[in-house]
Amino acid sequence: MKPGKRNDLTTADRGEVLDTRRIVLDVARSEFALKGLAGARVDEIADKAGVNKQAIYYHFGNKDDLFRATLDSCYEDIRAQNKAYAAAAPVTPARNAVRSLIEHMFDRIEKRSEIVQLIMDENRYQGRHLTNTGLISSSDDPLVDHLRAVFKVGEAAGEIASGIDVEQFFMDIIALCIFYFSNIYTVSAVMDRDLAAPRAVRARRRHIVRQLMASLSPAASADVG
Amino acid sequence: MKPGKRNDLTTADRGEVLDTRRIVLDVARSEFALKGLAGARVDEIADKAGVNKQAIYYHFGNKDDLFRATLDSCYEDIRAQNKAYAAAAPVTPARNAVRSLIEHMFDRIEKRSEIVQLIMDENRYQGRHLTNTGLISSSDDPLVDHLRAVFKVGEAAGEIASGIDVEQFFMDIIALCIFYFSNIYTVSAVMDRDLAAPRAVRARRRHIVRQLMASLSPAASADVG
Amino acid sequence: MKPGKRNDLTTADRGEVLDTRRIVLDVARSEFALKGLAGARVDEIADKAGVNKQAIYYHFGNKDDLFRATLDSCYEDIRAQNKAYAAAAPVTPARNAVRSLIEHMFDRIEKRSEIVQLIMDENRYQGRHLTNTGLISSSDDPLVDHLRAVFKVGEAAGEIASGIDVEQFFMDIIALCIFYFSNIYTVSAVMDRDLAAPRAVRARRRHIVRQLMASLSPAASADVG
Amino acid sequence: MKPGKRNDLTTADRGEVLDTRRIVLDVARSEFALKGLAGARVDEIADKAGVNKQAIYYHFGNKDDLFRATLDSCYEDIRAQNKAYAAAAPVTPARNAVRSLIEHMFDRIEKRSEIVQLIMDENRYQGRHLTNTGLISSSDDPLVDHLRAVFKVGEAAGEIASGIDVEQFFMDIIALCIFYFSNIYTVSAVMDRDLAAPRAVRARRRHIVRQLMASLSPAASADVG
DNA sequence: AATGAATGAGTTTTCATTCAT
DNA sequence: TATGAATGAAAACTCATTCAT
Repeated sequence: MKPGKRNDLTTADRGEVLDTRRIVLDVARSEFALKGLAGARVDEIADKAGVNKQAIYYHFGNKDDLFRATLDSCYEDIRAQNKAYAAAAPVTPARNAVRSLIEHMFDRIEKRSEIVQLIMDENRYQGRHLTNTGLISSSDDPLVDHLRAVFKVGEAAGEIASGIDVEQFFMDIIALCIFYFSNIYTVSAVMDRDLAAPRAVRARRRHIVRQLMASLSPAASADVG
Repeated sequence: MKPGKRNDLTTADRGEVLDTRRIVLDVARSEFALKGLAGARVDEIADKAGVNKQAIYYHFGNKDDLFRATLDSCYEDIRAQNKAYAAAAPVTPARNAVRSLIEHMFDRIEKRSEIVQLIMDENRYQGRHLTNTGLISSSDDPLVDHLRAVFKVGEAAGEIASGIDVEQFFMDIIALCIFYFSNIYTVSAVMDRDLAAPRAVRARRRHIVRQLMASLSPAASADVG
Repeated sequence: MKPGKRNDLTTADRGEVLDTRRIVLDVARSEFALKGLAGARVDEIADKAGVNKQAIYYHFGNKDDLFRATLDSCYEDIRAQNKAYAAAAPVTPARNAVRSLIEHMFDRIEKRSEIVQLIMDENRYQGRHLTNTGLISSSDDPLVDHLRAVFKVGEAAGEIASGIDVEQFFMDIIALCIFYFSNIYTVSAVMDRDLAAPRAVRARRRHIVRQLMASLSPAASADVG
Repeated sequence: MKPGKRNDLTTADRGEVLDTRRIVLDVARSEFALKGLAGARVDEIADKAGVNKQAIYYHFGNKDDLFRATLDSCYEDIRAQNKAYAAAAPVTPARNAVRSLIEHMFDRIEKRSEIVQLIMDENRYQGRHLTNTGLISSSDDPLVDHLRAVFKVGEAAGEIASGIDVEQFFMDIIALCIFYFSNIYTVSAVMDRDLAAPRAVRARRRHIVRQLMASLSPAASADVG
């Protein structure tokens, strides 16, 4: 009578069930992103999803598990997008490939900042809601693999400095892109500027690309010594 | 009935009054940092501060205003630290000066991540709790000013590429340093590594310094085209 | 999540639901009448009604809305009683009809002074809790209509002075009856008599009837000039 | 160290003390009138009076005693006004004297409805805050005495029906005048008219005078039989 | 699975009153 | 007396969760 998760239904109304789960997860994602795990309300999620509150408990168990499932679905989305990008993106010319990836990440994060918010909130709980299901180890991550291939080519061609740690560089991309959007209000206030304005966003995008590309330059690398 | 702030007392018991406010703010800072505005409990803050709960309402009005005051005190701290650093740090040699600043910011954020957590949470509320009191516009910010001076010298000496936007570069520093610590749990999980381990932290610190320094190289800048 | 009112249930448990609302309203009526909106306690109402406090919030929203609903139910009762009286009362002979009405109002108010107390308290809040639902405009009021008919007959028969404003006269009845019961303690003190004593009540009733009837006399009216 | 009341000071600052008491009582009167004993706030009274909250406790003991003192001062005012009116008003011609008294009461109550509100609230507490100090027994009441004299004259002159109970008639005046102002919001709502509008007030005043005068007519009295 | 109602433990806030100087 | 600070009890309201149908 109280099933934890449920992706194995075979009954006729499976369609509806999946719909309920899906719509609740969608609403939960935006609510949790907006207000955090502590600030979001089960009542409100139920209302906005147009389902009875009890349905949430039936399908997800409790609030924490709903958060878990929501996080999971975020990671699934991320993985799917990463895979899709890696499958389509050319590896060469190397510098172009890197630049494309940076721009893609920036744009993706700008568009889907909900996911970022949600994941950032999870850090408050020290990763307690992370499941094995949703995670990909970076070794498997299609984007890191892609970048690794690109770097290999680029280093060989002398376009990219050798010795740069791919995972660290990937984190640089993520960090620079995420930070801008997740701290836009406080930084705007401190800087007394509207960082959400389209031209400010474009300027930041341009800068991040240039910054990251410059750091890959073989000449620069020698300079750092 | 409701005292705003109070830095003009001259009576003997000034110590106690300030103590109450101060200790509450200290506790509030760590509680809000740890659990967020929504997750923190006024009761718990009062308990941990060893004061009567009503004392919090007497001194700060309500939970939101307490959060406001706490944010304020964070910004004051930041300002004070920035000012102190800028006053003491040499401008030349330029590359050393930049490197020092980066390392300083990394270390500061590692040590005082509470403040960062608090400010990041405020973005959830769209800057609603920011007061004019606590803020510094970046034009006045001692660190940005310092960096500006360093860049000027560095550009003249041909050590730093010209045309780099100081504020954007400053944001790069902040972004790279903050991201690592504020997302350490989820990134650790995704990467299947313990990013909190001392050697991982050291490695990241080294990388960030190298990354940022490389991006300043005049040679690299030419490379970006 | 928050059910407004609910008079359309068809399920078997309708009884219970209505019971909860009904019993809460009953208790609320006497508590609010006794202590006023400000003085009544939600906790106490819940206790006396034998329901969980949250049930009150579930059904009524908040204390103010509970007061609103209570007021509403009072006005419904009044309307029902007015309608019942008007339906049964003969219009003629006119003076008898008026006398009956006065006595009925006096007796009703003596018996149901709760309602009066409640409505009087609402004046403190400037009618803020009045809803359209509960109200009857006096033009529709069965008692005023009845009185109008009686006056018409009475005037034609020369038993009642012509030119007397029916609504004003109706207010006279209400005022005289209500004042006695709602100010019984202070007036008793000032007069150093016990106005609540049965014989005092009877004397007042007799006086009010005589007073009002006298004022209707055609002869008296001429006297006023 | 905690004096109950205090009207026997002989120190130099007696002036100030009386001022404090006076201003607190004034503010308390309007606050209690507006919000009732339960709804008024000691904090707010202190604030509006511009005195320290503790001063209220020093001078009046507690909230209930403050209410008591406020009630007291209201009754003192009433007595003073009654005495002044009775001293100045002519007894004859009788009907004019009655009419004047009615109009005076109506106008007084319209102007000083605060006092009425306060006293009406006290009925909620069953006269528990009434002190002997503030009260006058009706036998002493200058207005009732005055009215008694007027009736005597009027009866002798055949202008006023004999056998009318003076105290009952006095209550009629009070009831009709007070009811209008103390129930103006709810009655306005029920009647769908604005009873606070100047012309409505004037109409009511005119009606009340006529109503009461008519009831005194010897001819009418015979009619009542 | 869906729904309305219920519930108990919390959570913020209020308020009269007292303390200490 | 005057004042800022403190305090504990209570009050309104919230919220995750469960019940019963």
